Amino acid sequence: MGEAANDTVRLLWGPPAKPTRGPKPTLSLERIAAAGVEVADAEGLGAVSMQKVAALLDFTKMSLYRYVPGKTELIALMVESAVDEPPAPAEGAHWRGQLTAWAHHLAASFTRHPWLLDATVGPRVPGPKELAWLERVVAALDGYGLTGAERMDSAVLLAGHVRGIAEQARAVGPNGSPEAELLAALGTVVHRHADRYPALAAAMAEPGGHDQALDFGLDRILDGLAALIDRRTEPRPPR
Amino acid sequence: MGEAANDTVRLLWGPPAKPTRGPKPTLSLERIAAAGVEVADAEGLGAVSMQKVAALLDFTKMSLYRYVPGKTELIALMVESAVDEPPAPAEGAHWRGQLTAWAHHLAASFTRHPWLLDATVGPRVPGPKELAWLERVVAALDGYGLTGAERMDSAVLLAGHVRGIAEQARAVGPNGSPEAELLAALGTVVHRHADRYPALAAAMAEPGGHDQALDFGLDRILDGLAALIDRRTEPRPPR
DNA sequence: GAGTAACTGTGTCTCGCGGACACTGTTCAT
DNA sequence: ATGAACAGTGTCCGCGAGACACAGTTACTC
Repeated sequence: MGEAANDTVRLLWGPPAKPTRGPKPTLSLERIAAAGVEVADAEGLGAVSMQKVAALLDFTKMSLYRYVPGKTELIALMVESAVDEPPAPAEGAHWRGQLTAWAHHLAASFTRHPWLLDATVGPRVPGPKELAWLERVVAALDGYGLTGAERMDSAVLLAGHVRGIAEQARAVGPNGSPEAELLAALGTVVHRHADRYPALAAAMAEPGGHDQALDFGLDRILDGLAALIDRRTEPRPPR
Repeated sequence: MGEAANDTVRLLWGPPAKPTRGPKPTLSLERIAAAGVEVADAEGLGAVSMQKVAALLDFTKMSLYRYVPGKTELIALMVESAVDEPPAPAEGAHWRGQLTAWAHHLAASFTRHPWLLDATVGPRVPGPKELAWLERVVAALDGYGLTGAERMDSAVLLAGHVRGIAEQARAVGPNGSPEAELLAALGTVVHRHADRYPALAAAMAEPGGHDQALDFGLDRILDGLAALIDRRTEPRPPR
């Protein structure tokens, strides 16, 4: 594992490793990552295998190992390739507007590539673009009296929320999808056990869709952050 | 998949399916799930295979299929077995205190069984205990003027936050663990590219540990919810 | 210009995985 | 007593990641 971490870091961050002798490589990390993304977009992350990715490029499975140490690193490259560039800082914009745009863009990324949710669980090394998303939150919160730890924690808070919403959106899925059936099963279960889950049954029985889940949580979080910032920037003397 | 959903629902919720003829089953869903949890606790979710679980019970792999339709269902049972009962409603306690306790208990669950993070990604059918966690949040927020959708969204918000923190905690890991090495690699990377991630580098350079990440985010969320509840329970006439 | 070291892509092999299926042995209802 | 329903086993298949040895290709060095 210790070596694997270094391998991943070198692949995502390192110098492109310029060799001179031998035949020119026909493939490239970019093409391989793109092929992996194509498979994952079409059939999900579970369908991504060395064989399938190689076949899509008209190559043998083993040739991929000339470029990528293993599947873990391939997926890391796929993530880095699929994730968008974070939205531009928007000079002069208020922190709240910046973070709102940030969250919406991130949510759109997850919608475009639902498998990102599967690929970004567990400890791993982030790529440059992924880290840039974190940077944007911390930068947007600079200068309001928050400590470094608090700014980082805010980023985790926001990212966790967007992630949760994306997961929920995936569970609902488009109408007629296999995911929609799971949701229907859940509704049936709750309704049948309404005595054990009275609050849940009541909440689900109310009309009105919850398509606003992203903005709802976002507004709560930002309200909470605003309250903290107010306290920090207008330090009333402790009574 | 449509049938698979029904299978899972029957296993998690359904009647225990009482047959009468034939030999008594030696195993039980509970024992199988417990064995799976044991493997996952020790070696992670990736190490859970039919073979390993069966071997731990001194049985053949195929005998498990007499009890469980497939690995998906096994993992669903493991989740339901590993997750704690949500904390008791605490009669008369304020919603804020209830939700705080809720979040802390949930975080403790993730700490005890880190593989729960891996097992609870993607669309799936929740078990009774898992659903009870959701019920507690919605119930705690009953009667403050929030709509059903808002109460549900609040639950997703809270769960997402706890999840994010648990994931972060796992990425840090205990000292000397393989995960800690990943974190060290991240620190090195940020420091080396401080020009591209100035805010991040500055935030990480500040002293003070961020062990308070769970409570920090929790306080922000609850502050935000409190503000909304205030607005709803003291409805100032619209100007 | 010849030799050789470095490199690319391939074919073959192993091991572990999930799961299908046929089979033996056991138990209970009739 | 008999036969249906059920429990556990053994064997088989396809697919997955990856190790390894190999042949073909290229560029540096003498």
